[in-house]
Order: sequence, then structure tokens, then C-alpha cells
Amino acid sequence: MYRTHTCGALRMEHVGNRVTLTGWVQRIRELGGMTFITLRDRYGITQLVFDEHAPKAVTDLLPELGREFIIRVSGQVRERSSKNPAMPTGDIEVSPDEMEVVNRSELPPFLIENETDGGEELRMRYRYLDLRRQVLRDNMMLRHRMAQEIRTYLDQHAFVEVETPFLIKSTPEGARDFVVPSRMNPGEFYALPQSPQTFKQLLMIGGYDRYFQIVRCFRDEDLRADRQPEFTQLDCEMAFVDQEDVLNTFEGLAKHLFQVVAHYDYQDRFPRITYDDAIGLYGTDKPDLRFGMKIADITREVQGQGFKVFDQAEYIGGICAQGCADYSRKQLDQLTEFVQRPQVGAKGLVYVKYNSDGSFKSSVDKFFDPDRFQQWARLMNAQPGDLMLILAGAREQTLSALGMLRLEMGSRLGLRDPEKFAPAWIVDFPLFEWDPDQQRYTAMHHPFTSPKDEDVGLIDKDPANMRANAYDFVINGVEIGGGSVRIHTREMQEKMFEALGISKSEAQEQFGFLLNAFRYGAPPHGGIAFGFDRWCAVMGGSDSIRDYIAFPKNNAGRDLMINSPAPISKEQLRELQIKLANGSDTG
RNA sequence: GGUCCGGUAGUUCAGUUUGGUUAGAAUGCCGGCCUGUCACGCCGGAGGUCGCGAGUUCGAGUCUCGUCCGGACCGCCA
Repeated sequence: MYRTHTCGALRMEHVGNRVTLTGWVQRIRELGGMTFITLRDRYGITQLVFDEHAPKAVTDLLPELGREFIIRVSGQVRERSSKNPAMPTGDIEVSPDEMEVVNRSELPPFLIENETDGGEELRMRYRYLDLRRQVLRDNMMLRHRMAQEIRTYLDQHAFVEVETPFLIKSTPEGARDFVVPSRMNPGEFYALPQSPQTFKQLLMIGGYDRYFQIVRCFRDEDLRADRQPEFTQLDCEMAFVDQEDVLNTFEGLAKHLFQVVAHYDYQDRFPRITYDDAIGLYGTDKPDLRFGMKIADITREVQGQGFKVFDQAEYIGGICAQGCADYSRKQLDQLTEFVQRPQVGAKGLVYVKYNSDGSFKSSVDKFFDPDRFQQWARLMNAQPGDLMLILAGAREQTLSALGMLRLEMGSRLGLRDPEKFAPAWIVDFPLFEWDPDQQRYTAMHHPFTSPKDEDVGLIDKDPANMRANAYDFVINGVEIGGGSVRIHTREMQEKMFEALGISKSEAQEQFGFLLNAFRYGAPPHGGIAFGFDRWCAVMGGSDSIRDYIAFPKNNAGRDLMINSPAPISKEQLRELQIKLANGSDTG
């Protein structure tokens, strides 16, 4: 027998028991006459003590041991004479009278400790060693818990888990597809799904009125720190529902997960913010609501006073940074540099210090008198001691820059507490987005999204102002999920394709199966898909989804551990009837 | 497709601005001492293709060009 207990199990109540443990050697501490070894497994760490009670056969083995050796020990559980309150097993230790080296280990290339010395690349190459660290293990456990709780909750709410195919068909809309050649159908290719979108709609038409799936999705686009070429979605769809039904159902799920996974009690209804309000008040469609600092539109109040920058701007807005009136020249310069970075894109920054004595000091004192500043302060909700930060320019870019400045100030002021969760629904998204490159409208969410009933009439004359029955779920400024109530009539879907500039024949070729299905009594339906990796990361208080994926890829889409992608053999290429453009036959 | 940052001991990094004696630190590793450690402590030691290739120079970790690898971002990602 390898073990009677795990390395996280033993407590005071086990004192006196004879136990057997097997685990990895975490650390060896020799003190001359005695030796301590900490033994680790998935469940925890237990201290072993080797002193004068240990048989010679056991102590003789000690010099051979090293980090990450697997050893099996048997012995008495003892109460420690000096306890370690920082360890769950810190009250006890095991005094082995038998020991066996189960497997030796080479010295690992980095320290397998909570504070590792390993760099990103090395840890990716030896991911199986990194996974031994408690940090990663906790993340994997959180992910596991999330998945289990999702299944439990949705099962209780009559959802059916159905798997959909991975080898499907490439579609022109959306992201670039990963493609798989078909040996049996030379010259033809499958595509891997970007999401099970059409299949879940077909399941609704198939009568499975509540579906979910925790499913891998694939997008062949350039990556970022928080983007992977394959990622996991919690994909859901419901029939005979309207938007409110969907939101309420998944608000319930989110609350359940907050409670059970993060032990975070969120009683209130999640705020629902329209897309227009989100943009106008936070400068983004995924606002971080852990703090206020709303953007105030002060365009009307500041124009016509002879300050050219303001007078020529389409939009002027500001935020109030509480208690920052004492910012130094240097700090203000830093903020100016921040907003001028290309990603933020503002021309400059106007500041107004509302000093604690009630006076004002600003970068535009020449143009405005204190009464004006008083008025601005009212609009921005500024009190004495606060700092008003103002940007001017084209409305959309300026709001976006203000949104980024708001996040920056939130971070500086410590208002973005990773222990806190601020969820929100963003609703009433526009139906279309104008694509200046292609000179046509594209679907903001996707082409199966239904318009608001009252906006349907606009489809021919003013598509830009049509709103969709589409919604996003946001936590702490991170987009966690999004969905919509779908179109369920063939007529509306055809109109939609027409508005998107997709011809009848193209539509028939790409989505004929869905259009055909709409002929046979398609129920009204809607759904939502969550970025599961991201949701796990947010629940764990982290920005990095890589830390919540057991075997992630790097920013070039490579797996540094197995070194993929890799060339395939001549033989494989021949079977697939594929010739490489560069003429080489690889291998 | 583009921009930026990095590559020096097993590992994490300093040294590159201003080219010049034997390339340093911490940690890990090895040896010695140590009976209550838990990031144990103390003493000693080993450990380097300065990513790779070319060039400039009397002389290159340091300057130039190329290249490979890693990271961040823009475009892209409904």
C-alpha cells in the first residue's frame, strides 16, 4: 500500500496512529543530529522528522534523497514540540520507522515553491513541474469547482448537456478558422468551430429547450496575454424565452458561483446598463464597476469661453479623482503622458485642482474663472481636495481615452480590489457596426441576433441606429460572456443577411441548413456564451487566463512543452493530397 | 502585417549608456558544522559558447548588420 492518508490529511486527532504516506520531497532541512523533510502531494504538505528514534536503515537513506524524489514512509504521527500555525498540518509530524525511495528525480530546472525562481518560458516547457506548485494547483481546483458547480446548477434548472461536432464547416463571418484537411474527401477541409453557435440553435429547433455545453472553441487569430487559440466556453441556449428570462437564469448561475466558488455573497440584482450609458459614463462597453468615478459630459458648459481646444472639440468630458488635488507636477505629467500614449490616443490633458481651501488651480486658468470651475465641480461631483481631469476631442475616441484614464486612476487609488466582484449586464447593444474597410455593415454580435421589435422598421433606412436583443456579462471590467435573443423566422434571417450584404446564394451555401430548419417550426430562443477560462481567472482574482489552463500555448500559438505545431511527414502530406507552397516536402 | 522590450552561472537578474585587468549578486547545487527546523543558520566550494552568425576594432558581453528564441502591444479576434 502506498498510503493510508494524503499529505494534507493529518491533524492532532491522528497523533499516535501509525500511517503511511507517499509524496514528493519538497525540502530537506538537516540540523546535524536531526533532519526534517517536508513531503508534498496534491492535498498538502506534511513534515517528516528523523531523529534518534529513527532506525539506522532509514537514516542511512537520507543522504541519497533530493528535491522531488518520491518516497514512501511509514511511522507514528506525533505532536510537534514546536508547531507551525502557518501549515494546516503544522501541529503534527510523522516519525518514519520505514522509508523507501519510490522514484528518484533529477534536480528540477526551477524551484517548485510558491515563490518560484522560474521564468515564464521555462515553466511552460516544464509545465508538469509548474503544475505541482500550489498556486497552479489552486487554480486548477478552482476551475474544476466552477465546472462542477455549473453542471449541478444547470442540471437543476433542466438544462441538458449535449456535445456538438468539432469537425464542421468554415464560414466567412467572424474570426479566421482553423482548418483540418479531409483525407477521404481530397481537396476539402473541415473547420474547427469558433463556437457551437449554429448547432445550439439547431438543438432548440430539435426541441431540447435548454442546452448547455462546456466546450472547446478555436480561433486562428493573433494572440494576446489573455487570448488562446483554443479556449473553453460555457455555451448555453434556451427556447421559449425572452431576454429577461435569459438574464435572470444566468444571473442566478453567476450568484451561485460567487457563493460556492469564491464565497462571495452578492444579494442585489446585477446592475443593467445600456450600451449607450456604458460608453457615455465609463467610456467602454465593459465597465469596471468596483468604483464610481463616472465620466461627466461638460461639453456645453465649457465651450464659448475662448479656449480654442475646447471650442473646436466635438466632445469634452472629465472625471473626478477623489483626494488627488495635491498631485505634483510630476504626477500630472505622468498622467498626461499616459493619455498621450498611442493606445489611449488623447492629444493632451487638462486638470483642475479643487484645493481643500476651496480655491482652484488648473492648466487653463487663463481661460476660465473660479465660478466656472465651481460649475464643473458640480457636474463632476468634485469636492474640495479632488482633482478634475478633462479630455477633449472627437466624442468616441475621447470617451474611450477617458475610460482608460478612469481605469488608470482607479488602479492608482487602489479602487480595483481583486477580492471584490462587481458584475453587470450591458444591454441594448447596436445591431450593426460599420466596417469602413469593407464598406458595409457587419453584425456587432453575430448575424443571428434579433433586433429590438421597435427597431425592426429601421432595417432599410437607418440600420446604424438599430438596437439588438444582445447583452454582455461583465465582471470587474472583464467581458465574461455575451449572448442574444436569436432570430427565429426565415424571413427575418434573410432580411438580416441582406442588410449584411450576404447574397441569397451565399447565405444558402453557408447557412442553408439553418434557414431550412427555420421552415419547420423554430421556437423563439436565445442564449449566452461565457468565456470559461476568463471567468475562472476573474473568480481567482487574476488577469491571466494561462494560469487557469493546464497546458496553455504561448503568444505565437506554440506549445513549448510538446513543441507544436510541427511539420508532418511527406507520407502524411501525400495522403492528404497537400503540396506546400514553398515546394519543400517537410518532414 | 507592424511596433517595442528582453536573451549573461541550473535559475532570476546586474554589468551594455562611455569597448579595455580575472564577467558579478542572489538563489539553487556540492562539501563541512549544527537536536526543533519550517525561506533553518554558519563556513567553504564548484558552476559561464555573455542566444547564434558575420562585421567594425589593436581589443567586443558592450558598437553595427543579419538571424533564432521569448515577452508585451497595434492591426486582428462577431
